[in-house]
Amino acid sequence: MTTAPTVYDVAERSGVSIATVSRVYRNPDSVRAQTRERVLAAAHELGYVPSGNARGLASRSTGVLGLCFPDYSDPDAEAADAEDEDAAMLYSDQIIRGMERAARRHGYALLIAASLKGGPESLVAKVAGRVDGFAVLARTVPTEELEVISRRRPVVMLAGPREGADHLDHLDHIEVANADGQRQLTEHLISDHGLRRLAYVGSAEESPDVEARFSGFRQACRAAGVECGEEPALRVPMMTQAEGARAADALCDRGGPLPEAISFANDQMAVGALYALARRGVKVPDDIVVTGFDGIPLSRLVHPSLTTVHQPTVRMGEAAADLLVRRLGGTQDKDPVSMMLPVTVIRRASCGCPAD
Amino acid sequence: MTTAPTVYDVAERSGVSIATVSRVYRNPDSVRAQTRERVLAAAHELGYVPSGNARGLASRSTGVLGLCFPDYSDPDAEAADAEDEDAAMLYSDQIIRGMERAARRHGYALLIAASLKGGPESLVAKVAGRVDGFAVLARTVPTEELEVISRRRPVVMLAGPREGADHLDHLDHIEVANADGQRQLTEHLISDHGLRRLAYVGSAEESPDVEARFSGFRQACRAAGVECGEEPALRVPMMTQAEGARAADALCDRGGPLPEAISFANDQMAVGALYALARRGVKVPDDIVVTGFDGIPLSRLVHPSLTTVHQPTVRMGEAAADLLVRRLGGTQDKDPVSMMLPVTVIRRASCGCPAD
DNA sequence: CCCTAGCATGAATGCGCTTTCATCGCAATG
DNA sequence: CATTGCGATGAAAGCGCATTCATGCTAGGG
Repeated sequence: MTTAPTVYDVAERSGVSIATVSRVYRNPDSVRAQTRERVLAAAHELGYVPSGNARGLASRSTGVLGLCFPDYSDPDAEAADAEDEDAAMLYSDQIIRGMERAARRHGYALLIAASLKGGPESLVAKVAGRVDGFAVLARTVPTEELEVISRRRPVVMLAGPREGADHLDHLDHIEVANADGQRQLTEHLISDHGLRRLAYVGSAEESPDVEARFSGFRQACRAAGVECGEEPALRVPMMTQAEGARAADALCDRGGPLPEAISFANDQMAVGALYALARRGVKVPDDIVVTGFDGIPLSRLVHPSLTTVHQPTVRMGEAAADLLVRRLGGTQDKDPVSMMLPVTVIRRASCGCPAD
Repeated sequence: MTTAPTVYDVAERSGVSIATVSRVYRNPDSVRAQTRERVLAAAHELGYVPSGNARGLASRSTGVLGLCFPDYSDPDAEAADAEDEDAAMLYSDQIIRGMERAARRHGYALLIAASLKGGPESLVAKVAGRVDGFAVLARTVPTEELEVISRRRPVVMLAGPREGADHLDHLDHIEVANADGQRQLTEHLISDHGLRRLAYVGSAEESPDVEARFSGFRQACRAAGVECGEEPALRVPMMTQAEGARAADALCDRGGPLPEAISFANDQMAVGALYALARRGVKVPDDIVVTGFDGIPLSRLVHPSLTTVHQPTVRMGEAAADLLVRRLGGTQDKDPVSMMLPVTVIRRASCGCPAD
């Protein structure tokens, strides 16, 4: 590869100054057509590609947005849960897709990077230094670190609530209406299907999403005067199909009357439960109603099709890019924005609604 | 955002030279612990983030790999086929995932960019200038342009054959064994299921993949003495579910004996066909066999489950990153590499094999 | 025919960092 | 006690480009 040609080489070869070469790329109209041709020809012969770094340095902007997300690959789960991992990645894939699309519309490229588990080397530093602004999935990077960075360039947090009781963080946030969605879904079960013995299955590991959803569940219950504990009926260690199946079995074997409905904190678990219930001859939705959350493609394909709440994942990515671009455009140093993206309850067969 | 702090600011605040500040980040051990602490403290107070641009400029390397792909989003299909696009979990998403993962393992981040339809502005120039090397999906960028760039930095082409009859391009290539896979699948239909009236559905728009697959189809037919034209039985404008359904209908309505099997150039279309056939009461695989190509997740979930050829999409991305990294490491200026990734025939219910 | 706009181009500076190379102490050595 | 040698730091020179400012030139206007 010897050494790459630079503006100087192109300038020399075409008999102009480097300023003119630069202008040919940045502002073609300001150069006489004939000169321009000469320069472009020389550039082509040399295989000249403008250095993005130099460009960025000189103009202090990169035309790139960033996206950081957690390292989902669990070395333990390697073989075991490849499928689950798949689902987890789906989430980030969709955000990537949405963000890429929106970024592109605004003329930006997208730099993506997942945190490297065990790599103490700051992922963020790497990305942050190369982009005009970036988005981070919640719990990828310590909020404090983000705050430091956000003092100098826009940072938006995805799917994470604003943090800190005393000291709210100053980041922009984009969330989905977890509580609201679960509340609506639960209201539907209560008022439209007349159910009153509802069980919620959440996760043991801390997750703001799950907590928000559960709180929506409780709101609906309380509003309708339906009994409902302070805590989910069950908390599972991981939100996988396998755990969902186990949870369904556990609830059935628990003794006492079966719940009329089980609401899971995500679709994965609900699907697992569907399988488990089918295995033991419990009919859904006749004997028991099952609901999920997320609206993954699989939810539509299982039998019975799963009633769930659809998350606008792709739109989250888009919203992130749009927000960043807006921040970059307006010099105004406005207050942090907190966007709550609406979700959609999808009524399908597993709650007793006619399949779509 | 005022103006971002630089090494100079940090140096001044911590009472050292900028060289030392730089060393603290690049080579911490070469700085006395006490000094290092001072510098880091100052950096933190200032919210200092090293500029990737300046870094890249000075060290002439970015630590970033690039990936360019075509603009898939069909403005027309916007509403109509949103689901198609979604369920498909697009090809490029998987490549992105694979490439990101491999890049990360090697310590690189990934810059992704789709070509902007109508944007004459060279996508490649934008990406190429910011990365150490990059991969391009076939037919995203004119090969000639790539060749110019590849003179100065590694470029690998994904899913595209080496081009040029007289003048083979000098790029590295990573392909999948399209012909081979379709041939195997077709042989299976012929010898194991005894089918002899086979129809192939390809695409009207030019695609080396589709052509390669069709040629594999023909090879198998000819080898078995099965009749098979020079051209696919049908070519559709776009390889979507909707078009697949339409194709199935067309073949059924065509008059004459129904084919015994329809092989589609991708899963999307095959799935669409499955729906269309079910609607009109044609039983798969009893009345007619259907096969796809790609092995998208959906193929396993439809009913009947779809016999198809699985493409190692994720691995393509990984291979691309690995290859680029190897190129960047070795100073050797070896000949272009051409990798052919193996595919796997997945026999499922839609060809009459027992469902898995 | 001279003067002035206005346009195309060149000279020069700086963007923020990495990287020799030189320097300065200071401990180990003769 | 003078010398070496080495580890820690500073000084300075770019890296490749964008950009302002200055300059030369040509075409009108007086």
